[in-house]
Amino acid sequence: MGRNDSQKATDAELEILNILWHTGSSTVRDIHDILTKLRDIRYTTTLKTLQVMKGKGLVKRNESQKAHIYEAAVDREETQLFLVGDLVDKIFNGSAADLVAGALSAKKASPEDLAKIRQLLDKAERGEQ
Amino acid sequence: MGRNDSQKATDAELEILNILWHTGSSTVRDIHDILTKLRDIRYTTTLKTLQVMKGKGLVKRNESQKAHIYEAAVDREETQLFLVGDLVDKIFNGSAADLVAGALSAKKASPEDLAKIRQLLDKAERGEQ
DNA sequence: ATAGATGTACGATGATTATCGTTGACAATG
DNA sequence: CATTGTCAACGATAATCATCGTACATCTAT
Repeated sequence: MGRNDSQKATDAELEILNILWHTGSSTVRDIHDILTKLRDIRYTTTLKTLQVMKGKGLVKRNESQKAHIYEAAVDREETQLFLVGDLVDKIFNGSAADLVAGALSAKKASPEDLAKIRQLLDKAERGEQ
Repeated sequence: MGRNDSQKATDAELEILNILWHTGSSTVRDIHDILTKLRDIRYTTTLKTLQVMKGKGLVKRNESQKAHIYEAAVDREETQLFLVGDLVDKIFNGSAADLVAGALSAKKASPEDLAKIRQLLDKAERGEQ
């Protein structure tokens, strides 16, 4: 238990997970309507991806209606944690600080972001988590 | 110019880039000896990966000796930047702060790490970069 | 009840990845 | 000089991904 299979999520799958984390649950049509605004993609591609995700345990689905309703089956924070840890190991030689440095320059952090980060730091230094 | 093809680096390629960023330059044998300690892999796999990387412009090679010598052709910081930015966009909805939070909890940051991050923050707030 | 819209299921495809084995060049060593 | 080892080149392969089209069911208006 405790194990989260989000590690297996591909880019296309993460994109859909993001949508589901945001909406709570959606039909394929709903998801597809969002995706179709971002790029050119067929309905069956969205459907197929969801079906594959179901097979991997990344989503749950309610089939009581004709149009099935999907929702994320993996936790957002856990997934983020896994991916960040993976990235840190992969190219930051395990240094969280180096990654933060990268984050700050890669994405022009806003003053709000900076304040938020400062709070996190304070917490971390107090040993909380 | 400016453009860095590191975006195309796969996991196996990143692993090798890490080695090259660390050693400066190496023969296939050198790289393979390191990889082989981490997992079971044939020499020709390492060689082939390097050759593919050469094709992508990820590495340069000196062929003046029988055993070719490889070195990274992409900048480490640029690559890190690209990958962090990509991850932030992918699952942190563009919020650098959220990623930092993830980094801090994913990788128990050390006091040194925290101090380093605080410095980065100060710099960022002063608008430097 | 029939045509059109909407849905799921599923196979097929091309691209990419990681991996390995074979081949042939060349060097080193007995 | 013949054998053995080291190396680059390259083709083949299996796995994975993203994508799409076809087939078929079901619902909905005319």
